[in-house]
Amino acid sequence: MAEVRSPDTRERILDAAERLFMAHGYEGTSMRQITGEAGVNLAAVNYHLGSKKALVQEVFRRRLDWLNDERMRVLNAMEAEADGKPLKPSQIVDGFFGTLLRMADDERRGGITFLRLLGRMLTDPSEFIRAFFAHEYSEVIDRYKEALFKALPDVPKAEIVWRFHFMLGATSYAIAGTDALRVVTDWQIEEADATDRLDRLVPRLMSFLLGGLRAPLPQFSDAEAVGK
Amino acid sequence: MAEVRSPDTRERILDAAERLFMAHGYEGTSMRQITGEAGVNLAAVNYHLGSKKALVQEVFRRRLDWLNDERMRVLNAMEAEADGKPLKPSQIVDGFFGTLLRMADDERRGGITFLRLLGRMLTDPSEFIRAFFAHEYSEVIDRYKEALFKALPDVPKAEIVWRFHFMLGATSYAIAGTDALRVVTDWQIEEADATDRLDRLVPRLMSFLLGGLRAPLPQFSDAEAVGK
DNA sequence: CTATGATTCAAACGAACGTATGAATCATAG
DNA sequence: CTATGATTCATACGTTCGTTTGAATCATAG
Repeated sequence: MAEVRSPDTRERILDAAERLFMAHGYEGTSMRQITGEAGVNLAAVNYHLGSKKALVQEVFRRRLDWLNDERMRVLNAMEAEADGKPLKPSQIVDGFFGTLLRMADDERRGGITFLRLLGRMLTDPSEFIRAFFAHEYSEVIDRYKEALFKALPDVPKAEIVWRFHFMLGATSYAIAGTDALRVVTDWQIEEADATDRLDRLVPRLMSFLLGGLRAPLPQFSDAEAVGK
Repeated sequence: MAEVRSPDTRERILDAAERLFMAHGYEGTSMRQITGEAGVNLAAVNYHLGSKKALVQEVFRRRLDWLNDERMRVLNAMEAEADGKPLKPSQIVDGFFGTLLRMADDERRGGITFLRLLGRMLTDPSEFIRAFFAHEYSEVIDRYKEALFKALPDVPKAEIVWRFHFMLGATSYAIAGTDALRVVTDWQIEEADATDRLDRLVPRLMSFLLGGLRAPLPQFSDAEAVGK
């Protein structure tokens, strides 16, 4: 007795919203654009999702639920295998960022479109969006931070937390794929198509992240030091 | 004969816009919020700046002009000093990112507010904003890329370009200062106030960037390789 | 003081926004 | 076939948006 919940319309709305939020941001995308692109009636969003806020949250939830579960699964598997011994930093970084980046090839999980959306929205100014991410991510982040603490016992925890932050920034910006600064331009980069460039992005980014994570500790110029 | 161009109102508008764009983004900030915070009439923005688009561009231009000039000046000075020899990567990174980060302490240049605004807007979805950055930055970026090519002759140029991209992302995210993922939370980070945290952020970020820039080259698993 | 151009102001413009309504249409159970 | 609830639809509501207008006010030059 009516438990079906019309799969088609709701899904078409979420797909269109995913594309448009990626291209124009939350505030920059109107309900009329979304329903227009989805080929459904304007009122369908409020009927199926409730509101624009609920819509954008659902756009993320249907992808992030899987991502966070997968990250947890991978970390648990690695830790079970290690049997109490610390993991290698490269394993941890791959478990967190590699799992994310491999979503690019998985069209069922949103593919590159969702990755770019996520990269851009992580710095979105809307208060409730940032609050949503903080809630949705906190458990996984804490687990991975703990793993890094164990893997790098000689590095101060504060330092690891900051480097995690930096890694997130580099990754977020890379997957946002904004050519804002045309950093990656007509320089004779040999790669041809975007797919190929993406294949090579992952090992490139991983090398960079690990290099940053394992960099020598910074020297602070304060406290009992000379100047200032 | 009228060359004064009322310094006060125009500047008050730009200051208020800088704060509000930082807090709520371009699309999320209305002209009425801006003129309200600035304490000027609604029509003043269109009178002094022309339009909302022209306003946001001027908000950036009055800061970025100085930043880019300063980056050029620093690079030229270092290269003159080096007298034809390649610069050290740490010098180049400091010239580009250090010069940016030191703006945080310079209230005349917008201080931390402008830095956070810049960090967030670099991934802003609005097309014309990204185009504006691409135009405003390209010359400086090219000069610094060339310096890195010379400083790291054994690293493929494509690799350096990507790592520049990654460094930009880490920096942009760090200065955006979004606690989106609460990565930097109540973990007993010893620092007290935000100013102190910012002082220590610079050497921390620099270490991370240099570690990433100098990381071992990635291994690609394609071409004449085994799988896939 | 008067004249002139720069600036400020209150008010309004049309357009677009997110959301709500109630009738029409559809699918299915009995 | 009929009845019932789910879904779609055209339309409209009340706000807010960026921008424009023309008169009022200000500062300064002659």
